[in-house]
Amino acid sequence: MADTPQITGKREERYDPQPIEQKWFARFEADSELYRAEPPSTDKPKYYVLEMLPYPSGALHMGHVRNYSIGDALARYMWMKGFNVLHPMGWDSFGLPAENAAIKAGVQPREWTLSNIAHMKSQMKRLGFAYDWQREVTTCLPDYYRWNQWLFLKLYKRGLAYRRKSKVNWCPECATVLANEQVVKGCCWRHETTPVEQRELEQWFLRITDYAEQLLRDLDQLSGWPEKVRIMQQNWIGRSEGALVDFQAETDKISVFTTRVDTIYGATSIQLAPEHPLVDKLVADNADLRAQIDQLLAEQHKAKEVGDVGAIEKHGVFIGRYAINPFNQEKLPIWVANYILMDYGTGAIMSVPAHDERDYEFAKKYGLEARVVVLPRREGDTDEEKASDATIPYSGTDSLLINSGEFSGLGCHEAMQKMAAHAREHGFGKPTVTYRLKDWGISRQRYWGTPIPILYCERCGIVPVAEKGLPVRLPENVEITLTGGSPLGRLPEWVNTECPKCGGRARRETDTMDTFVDSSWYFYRYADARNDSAPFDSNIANYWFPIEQYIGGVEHAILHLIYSRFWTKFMRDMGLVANSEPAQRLFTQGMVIKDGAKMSKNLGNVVAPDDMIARYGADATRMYTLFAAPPDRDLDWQDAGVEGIARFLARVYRFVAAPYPTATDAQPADRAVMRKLHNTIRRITDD
RNA sequence: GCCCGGGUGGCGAAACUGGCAGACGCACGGGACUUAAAAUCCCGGGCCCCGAAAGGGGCGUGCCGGUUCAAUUCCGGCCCCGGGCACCA
Repeated sequence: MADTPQITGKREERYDPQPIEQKWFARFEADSELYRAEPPSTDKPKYYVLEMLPYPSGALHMGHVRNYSIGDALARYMWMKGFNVLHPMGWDSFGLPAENAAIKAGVQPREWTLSNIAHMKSQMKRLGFAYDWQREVTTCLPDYYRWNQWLFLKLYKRGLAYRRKSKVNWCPECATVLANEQVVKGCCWRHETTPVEQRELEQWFLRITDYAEQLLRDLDQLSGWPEKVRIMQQNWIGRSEGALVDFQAETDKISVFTTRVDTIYGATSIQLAPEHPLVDKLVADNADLRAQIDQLLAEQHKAKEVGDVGAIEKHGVFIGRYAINPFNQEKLPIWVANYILMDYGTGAIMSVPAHDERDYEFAKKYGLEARVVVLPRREGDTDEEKASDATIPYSGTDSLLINSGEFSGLGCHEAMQKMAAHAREHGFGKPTVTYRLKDWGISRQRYWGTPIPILYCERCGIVPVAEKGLPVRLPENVEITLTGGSPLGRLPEWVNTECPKCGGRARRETDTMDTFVDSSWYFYRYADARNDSAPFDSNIANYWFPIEQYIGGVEHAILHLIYSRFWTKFMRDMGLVANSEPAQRLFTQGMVIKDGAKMSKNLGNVVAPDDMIARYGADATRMYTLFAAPPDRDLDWQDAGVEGIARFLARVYRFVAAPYPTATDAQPADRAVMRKLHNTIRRITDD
């Protein structure tokens, strides 16, 4: 370190972050232009850096500080590199906690939310984050949610929004619907001894499954996303290739989905989900069977509520009916079983005990035959040898078929293709693809959300609100209670309206939208946030998109990041944007951990940013969150670490700021300082 | 059960393409300055053994094995921690 300059500061200056930070805070406040993104006409290359917007829960936590410090460092760096940087911030401000606060503290959700926003915004400013506040987006305000409604109408028009009956969690005590997160061990989170019921309600859905294939395929383009996230999405979409095969049950057809049509000669029964639509008909004349099936259904629901579907003990009943295997005309008994899911495939399976572990377990219990039709392919074995030590259940596919009529002797993969084709030729099936991804149910029987802009007319049925009727405003000063269903439903003056088509009596939809709708496209609004004639101008959006760098927690890897990818593709298809993916690069930062656990109020291991700022200053707090661990890994919080960073900053201050109070003072500085400076710039740039 | 991460000093960690393991920082210890303390500056350090010292030797990146002149890095098998999905037919 021969060239390390001596510290030449003569003044006994102590580094006191408070006045320094106050000075800059005042400067930012006084100059609203400071961090404004320039309009698309600029010559500079553009750079859109985005951090996931927070829910205004009341105060920032260290996870926020970490997330926004990463984004802020990047944004400032790109500014200094001469880019036209867009670095906005907003509030994901609809949602349940506001209603809970209303019930608990008697505050209106709107007031509660807006005052939280004000506080958190002031915290962000105190932390010195460089946001373009001119573009602030607050999702709970009509100037934003009207475009939720507008986009919903577009979805509806394109057939991507539809209504159907669906199961919801219903607490009979609260007389309201619960979100999945509010169901604790099968009971209401408020009424811990009241079992949650499954009720069928008419719900709005978005046809995200229409985009399943694209959402899956385009993951390949997202090379700037963590592989972990891409894999999680891939699993979530859950593409399975297989075949549909129809089994004739007297006058009814039972359609079965299988990924192993090559094992169909080994099928020894048909299994239906308890909720399968044919079940009612097939057991209509048998009250005893009906009761047993209801029992199976109850077991299934219970398991689902407890969240331990995998551990349920397999039960089933033979319903005294048979279906014909179209490949060999064999008569197979029809069972109803508690492990068959209605919401995957067709809700019906062919049971092949010799080649499926679950089927084997079930068959063993009820004495059903396990017939071997696939043999492992092994070098040098004779068929007899293979057959003799075939261990069942065997589910490998590097194998040969036996006892399978004309398909015997084929390899599994070849057999799958030939047999699916055979089924299609003879009209009793076809090759098919199934996804685990389901359509997105967006109805919430809640007050604090975007009203769904739909009317129900006594004569015309479902009538969308006309665009000029937007926004459908959320009424204010509504009494929020637990009982009596959706608060909106109790406002006759709001609910009752006129049908725009026929002028007759109509009722408003009283459900509101899932808040994930709000966050599916908010980042487009930033591009043109004050537009009051469209959600945004397409030309402006096309300049700013795709986002160069998106930063947020990995907990959003699936829901938010799939919904927003879907939403982008929908907007592309309606000509609103040109890009197919919202964000080129995604960075998922690690959690902030303290004493081995995620910081949470319950555990009492929360470190409040305000305390850290008061003690060490915003710079030390921010720098610590950046420095204490690699940004994509969990950060183990240690107060001593912040102290160390504060000392480091004090050293920098003495070294630079005290000897050279202004930039021009640095000019005559000895060569060693400049040398070191440029070395450092080079190294940091390379890193 | 399946799929991802991760496991290196007291701690957070680094090591980019197989080439001096532990950069940088925290904490700690010793020293300087000081009436004193704080602050600051300098020095030290993986573990074990030999040596008064200078110095020398051995071991060491979760565990077991392999490839290689050389392995934190590559290969095979296993253990532990974190996360995601889960009767998905």
